[in-house]
Parts: sequence; C-alpha cells; structure tokens
Amino acid sequence: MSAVDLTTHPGHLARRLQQAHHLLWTTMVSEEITSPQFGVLNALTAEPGLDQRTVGERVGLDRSTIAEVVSRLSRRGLLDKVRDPGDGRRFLLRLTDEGARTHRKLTVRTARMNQVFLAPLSAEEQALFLALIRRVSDAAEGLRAPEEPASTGPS
Amino acid sequence: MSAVDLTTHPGHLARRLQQAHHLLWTTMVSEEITSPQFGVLNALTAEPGLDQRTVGERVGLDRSTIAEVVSRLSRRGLLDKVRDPGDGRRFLLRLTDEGARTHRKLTVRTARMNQVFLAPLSAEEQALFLALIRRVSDAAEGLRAPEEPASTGPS
DNA sequence: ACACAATAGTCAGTGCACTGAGTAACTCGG
DNA sequence: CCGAGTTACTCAGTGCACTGACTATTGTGT
Repeated sequence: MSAVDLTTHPGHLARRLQQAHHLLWTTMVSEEITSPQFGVLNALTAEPGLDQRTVGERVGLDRSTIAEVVSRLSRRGLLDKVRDPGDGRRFLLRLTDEGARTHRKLTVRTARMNQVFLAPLSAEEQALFLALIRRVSDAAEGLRAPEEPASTGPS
Repeated sequence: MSAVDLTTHPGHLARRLQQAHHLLWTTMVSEEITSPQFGVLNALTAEPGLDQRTVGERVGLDRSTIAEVVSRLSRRGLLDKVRDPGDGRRFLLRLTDEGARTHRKLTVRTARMNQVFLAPLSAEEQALFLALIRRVSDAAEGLRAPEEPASTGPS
C-alpha cells in the first residue's frame, strides 16, 4: 500500500508531456529531423559559425549529446564542421544551403504544430503555461552551479 | 536570419523541464533508481501482480521500454516476473521485499524533491502548473487513437 | 476443429541524455 | 620557455523512448 499518485509528480508529467510532443512532432513536422536537431539548425541560423559547445549551450544539450546531434546533421549534409583556425580545440559550425532550406521549411511546420499542441489552452493559459515551465526549469538549472559569487567575505 | 525563439516552443521547454528534473532527481532521490523505475515500483505497490503491459500503461511506457525497465529492476532483485498460468502470453510482476522497501524509502525523498522542484511557484501556481501539463498531455495523447466509435453509420 | 485475427512480449535499429575518463590545444604564472 | 591548469572535444558505458518486424499464445467465427 501507500502508493503515490504520479499525476501530482511534475517529473512524471514532464516526461508524459515530452512523449506527447514527440508524437505530434513526428506526425506534423518531420520524421527525419528531430526537435533537438531543429534547435541546432535554428541556433546556427541565428548565429552562423558558432562553435559546437556554444551551440549546445543555446539549445540545452551537453557536450556529448551535441556531438552526436551535430554528427548526424553533418552526415546528412545539413551543416559543415571545420576546425577554428584561431583555436585548434574548437569546431565551427555553419549551415549548408540545404540546412538553411530545411530550417525554413520546418519553421512553418513547427509553428502549426505548436498551435495544435497548445490548442487545449486559452491564449492567456498558453502564455502562463510557458512562463511557469521556464520559471521551474530556470530555477532548477540555477541549483546546478553553486553560484560562488565574487566573494565579499574574508581572506 | 529568421531564426525562432525556442523559449516560446513548448517542446523545447518540456525537454528542458525534464533535464532539470533529472538533475534534481539524481542529486536528491537516487543515482541507482530512475524516475521511470520508481513509477514501476509505485504501480506494483498499488496493484501487485499486474502484467507487464498494464504496468507500462499505468506509468506511461510503451511495450519496448517497459520491457527494459522491468528487466533492470528484476536483475537488481526488486521485482519478480512469472508467467501468468492462466494466459501464457502474459508476465505477472510483483515486488520483492527489497523492492517494497526501496519504494518506501524513495517515496519520502521524491516528496521532498517535488517540493524543491516546485518551490519557485506559489501553491496556486503549482496546482495550475500540474493541471495545465495534464491537459496538454492528455489532449495530445487523445490525438493518437482516432477513436473510431462503434460506428452508427452505414455498413 | 481450423483458419484468422488480436494480444503480450522480444529483438534490432535509431536517437536523446548523462557521467566519467581520456586527449589535444590553449592560457597563464613564474 | 615550460609546467600546471583550463577548455573543447571524443569515447565508452548506461538508460529512456519510439518504430517496425517477428514469435508465441489466446480468442473468435464458421
């Protein structure tokens, strides 16, 4: 006994929400390009020539995951990856023409998909919904780095 | 140009939310047992002897994923898996003593973790937050099965 | 009883996500 | 200039998640 109601657990609901989103994405946007991959295309549309780590930061992918996503996109010819001549550690990423075209095409579809996804909510609820998720995520993200502020303390 | 603001995309935010949750879970609840695994323990606490497919349904895991999760839990001795004598296709699942103990222990910690996770929101906002996620997920889930009602139409 | 459909589960393949260990390249203090 | 630390990336290992193909069992209709 003493089982818990999972529908009051934000983690469980977050997982279900992502599953629901994945379902809509594959049917309404693309079966080839995933949502994180679109995020990378989008980041490189905004800032071409970004290095791999920074792209990961923009999209919310850690160093290992961004490497895999980038290698898939590059294998499909959607982006180019070249060593930074000024810093031999970095890889600079840039969309190919086809990458840019793919991004344009998917942008339209994602907009439609987001509308359908959020359709059960009123306009105010939609804004509130997004704001609440952002606040919770940002707060938890903040717990990761202990912040060590430029100490005004002793020594 | 014409890049999009990902912070207005519910899919992106859902993914970030789950990452944030994962971070808190591993630090505050357990590094061994994952959130989906806890879901399975919880379902079997509520309804011991459930078959594998139904457990997956309760927790929101498809047939392939529930198989993997169950095999991990069974390998660690947290549950037993036996053929249903009445239906040779089914496996019936039941927690071991250690499985039940683990569930009890983690229940306390998940409650604490959920508090921390939702701490940035007021009590009303928390309730609203959970309700909104549920509504969006349920609605998208409903789009999966086309519903084909017991047709009153022509033969 | 026998063929056909439906159901429970497995398996292979792909993709996201995190950790920890390792490598190459840069930076900074002496 | 040179050694120590930092940074960007890779690689191996684990785990969740979905699809599509396959097997075994059960259930149904005639």
